[in-house]
Amino acid sequence: MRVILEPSFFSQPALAVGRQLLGKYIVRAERGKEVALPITELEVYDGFEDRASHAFRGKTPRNEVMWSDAGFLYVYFVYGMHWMLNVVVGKKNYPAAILIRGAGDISGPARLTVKLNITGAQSGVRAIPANGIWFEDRGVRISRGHCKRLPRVGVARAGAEWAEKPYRFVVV
DNA sequence: ACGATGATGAAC
DNA sequence: TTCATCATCGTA
Repeated sequence: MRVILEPSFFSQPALAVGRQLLGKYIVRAERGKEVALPITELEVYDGFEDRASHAFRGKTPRNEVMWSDAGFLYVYFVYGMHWMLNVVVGKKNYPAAILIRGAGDISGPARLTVKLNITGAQSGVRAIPANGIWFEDRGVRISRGHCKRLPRVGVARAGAEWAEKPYRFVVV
């Protein structure tokens, strides 16, 4: 079973997408080679009220893709050396995105972008096969007991209320 | 525990 | 134009 995830999947409410995206595959195709990894860890950033989200400070050249259509990629550079891969979710003009933190045996968002050769060149791009990167349902089902919800990483400055929300989803 | 390493956004 | 910060990682 290989079903490509469409905008109708990503345009659901952000937390619903987060829960369902665990176990889905991220697929990267370049130069005839295909890498497909099941998503094991992610974080949801949900709306302009989320103080941990880049969208909280308003639309800027870097984050404006968060306001665009569900299924687009938001890739940004941080700490002077790391690329972070997000997929835009929710309704158009509602800024929400999901940070992919781990897939397959890769643990950590920066390592994942190195493995999949993803950089700012992919920011603002639709996640579709024609662009060499997309998401698939391959029939993996993550049961309730194998899904753990935890606080997000590295967002303490957002304040306790938002830093403590269980917006990180992990396959255990 | 800390340095790498540079873009970003807010303040001046 | 300066400055602190940053959705991290490798080395110690």
